[in-house]
Amino acid sequence: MAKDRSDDKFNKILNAAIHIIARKGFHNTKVKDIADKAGVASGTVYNYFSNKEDILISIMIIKLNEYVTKAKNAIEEIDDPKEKLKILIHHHFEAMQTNPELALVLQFELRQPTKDIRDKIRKYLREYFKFIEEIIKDGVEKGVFAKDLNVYFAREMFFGTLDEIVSTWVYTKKDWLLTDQTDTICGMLIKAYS
Amino acid sequence: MAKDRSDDKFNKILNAAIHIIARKGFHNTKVKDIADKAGVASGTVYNYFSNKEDILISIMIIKLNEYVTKAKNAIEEIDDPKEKLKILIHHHFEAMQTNPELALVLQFELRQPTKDIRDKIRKYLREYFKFIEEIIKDGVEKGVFAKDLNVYFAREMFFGTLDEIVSTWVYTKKDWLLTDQTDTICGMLIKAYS
Amino acid sequence: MAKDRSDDKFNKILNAAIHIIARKGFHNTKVKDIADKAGVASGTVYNYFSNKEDILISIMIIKLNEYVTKAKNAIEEIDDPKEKLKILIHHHFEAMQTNPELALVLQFELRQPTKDIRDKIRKYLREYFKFIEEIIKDGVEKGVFAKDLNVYFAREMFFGTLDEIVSTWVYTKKDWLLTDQTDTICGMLIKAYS
Amino acid sequence: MAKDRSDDKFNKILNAAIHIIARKGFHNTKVKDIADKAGVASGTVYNYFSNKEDILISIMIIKLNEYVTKAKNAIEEIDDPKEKLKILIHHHFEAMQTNPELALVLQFELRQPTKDIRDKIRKYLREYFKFIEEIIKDGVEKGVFAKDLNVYFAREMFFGTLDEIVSTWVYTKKDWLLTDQTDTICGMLIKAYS
DNA sequence: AATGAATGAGAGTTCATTCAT
DNA sequence: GATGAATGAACTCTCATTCAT
Repeated sequence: MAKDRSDDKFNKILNAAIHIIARKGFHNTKVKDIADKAGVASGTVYNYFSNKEDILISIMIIKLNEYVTKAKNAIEEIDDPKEKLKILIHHHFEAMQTNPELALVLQFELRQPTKDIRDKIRKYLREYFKFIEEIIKDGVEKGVFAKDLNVYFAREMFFGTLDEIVSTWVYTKKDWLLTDQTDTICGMLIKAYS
Repeated sequence: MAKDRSDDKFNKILNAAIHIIARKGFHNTKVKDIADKAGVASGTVYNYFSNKEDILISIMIIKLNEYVTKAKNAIEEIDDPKEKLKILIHHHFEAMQTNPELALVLQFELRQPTKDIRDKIRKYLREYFKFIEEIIKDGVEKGVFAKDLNVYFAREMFFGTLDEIVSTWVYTKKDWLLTDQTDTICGMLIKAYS
Repeated sequence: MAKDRSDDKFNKILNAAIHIIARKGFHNTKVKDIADKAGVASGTVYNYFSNKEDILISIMIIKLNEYVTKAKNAIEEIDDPKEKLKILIHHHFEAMQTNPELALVLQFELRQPTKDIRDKIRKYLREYFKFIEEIIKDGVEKGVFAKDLNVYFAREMFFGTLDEIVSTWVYTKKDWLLTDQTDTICGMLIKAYS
Repeated sequence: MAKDRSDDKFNKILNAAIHIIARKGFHNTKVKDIADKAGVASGTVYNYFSNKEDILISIMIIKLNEYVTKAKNAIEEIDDPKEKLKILIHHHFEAMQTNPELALVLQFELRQPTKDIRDKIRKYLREYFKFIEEIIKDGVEKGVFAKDLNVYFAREMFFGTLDEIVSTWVYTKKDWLLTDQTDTICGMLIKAYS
């Protein structure tokens, strides 16, 4: 991981990487491309990231972390599990919609590489998964969702559905807004859980 | 694509590729590895596939096609849309469960590569998507599913959910059977569509 | 080590390497330089040698082996230990004199690199050392050399002296012949051993 | 060469370099390694040495100079050429024995590098060579050594023998003392010269 | 059709050196 | 003098692909 993030250059390189990787794909992105876009020498990249893969992983870790933190804050004071789900979906969609380049990297480029990368990424996703599961569990306990709802599969449905929708959206560069569909998707999920 | 499939070598190479790619990942798989496993010279691979990527795409096309054909046959004479969904889920799970190596390649290796590959693969997936959508549409028309159900998103939920479940299953090498969950998953989906 | 020496290309590359390394030094020699001189593509070098270092080590192993074999043959039928020494010195000098480029590589480039290389080379030199020691020991046993002669140090003196002379000769590109000094050097050594 | 030796840092860096280079070899030694060991910033190294090679050369020059000065002093008041040789051998062995790290650098690392380095080092070695030759010449003139002794080759034998012995000793990390062999070696050399 | 030796383009990474502070 | 972040040139090795046999 990055040696030092306090430095502005870390973020310059990270954002340059998102931009380039979104356009060219990870395997077609040269470290020099990223360095050029970030306005640094290619050697400088290695002062902040240990190698090319580390850049990709860092994007995931940092952006996912930012997102999960925001989502948690937004839900903190909500009580109704259905409302929580809705807000979570909204945030998920909005985060992707606001930064389609990041979305593209997260939805496609991060799915690929080596098993090594996949493992590291899964580790960070698990955090998000746990968060979703807690909301669903809360709903079950509060009697809002079916008593016999399988929380594990409910979460897989939640994430799988959102992920597929975002993937297609990013892939086809749809001109509609993800966030406009929050209610539709939320409605289907809640019915599934009831 | 392959020049000639009548030859047995085509399938030998294809299956060798699935085996090796599942173990090493596409980017770590050398054409020579596949050739060795298939018992042919590496040059011979190029008599059947135009390049390394073509092998990957061929896996998708051929296996997906095999699968969709089988699934269509299985559903042909069923009338009840709910039953159709259930059979489809069962087939999806069973196909993956029966050949976990293929599943691994389809779920992970095929998600990655270049945009080029992604485009070609999407094209073939669309066939499967259309098939799912037809079943759902049929259900709506027959009044089994909600009149105002958004078929597009319903299909995304269907595929997204199954895909996520299979991915996690493959990834974590779970010791339970996917097919044992057919009813659970089918139940949630049908509720979502109602 | 080389995969296959039966091929003519192995020797082409080996000799090209001696030529280039003698002129530029190992660290300034690029694999492509060697490949170009040998008239092959740079990738071809790696069909015969596992890496750049392997070329250097192979030079040592093959040439030293050639030399030791020749020297052993030349001495085989000689009885007089003094005469043996003389012939050995003559052969050592002649081998170096005949191929000054090889001499340069052996005397300088092979002394340097990593400890790893040094270890491998020592291993092969030991064969030569043993050979020298046997001759000296034979002389002691035959009463030609001093009864209390320390064979180990006598051998070090033998090799050290020849090595230093050849090194300086190669280094200064002297215009005299090493072989003209065989008698002088042999005389000093025999006196030392008496 | 060094800009300024009055500073203690010069020696700190020099000794750190001997330590690191002895362990890792010149080519595997990073300037930063040396700087770290010396407790300075890597940029500071360049206030005392013009570049990495200069450190290596400086080790040679300074340590060889120290050695030659000491050896000259020790011999100054001796008259007997044989005794002089003995003392010289003793000093040579002792110097190496006392600082095996330095010995390792002098015996191996300094043999390698570029021709450029080799040239500079030879220049400083020549001083030592001249010194040895003078002793031998003195012996010839005093009738202690053979009238027709070739001083040049006698010196090569002297240095070559000592050098080989030290090299093997350093290389094999022998547990015996070099200085214990002074008489043995001196005896052989004197016989050779007689 | 089959072979496999030969090809050579291609890029990640290191690290000696610089220089603004 | 001291620092250490930034620089960017340099190079080995891999491996998909070709093609003469």
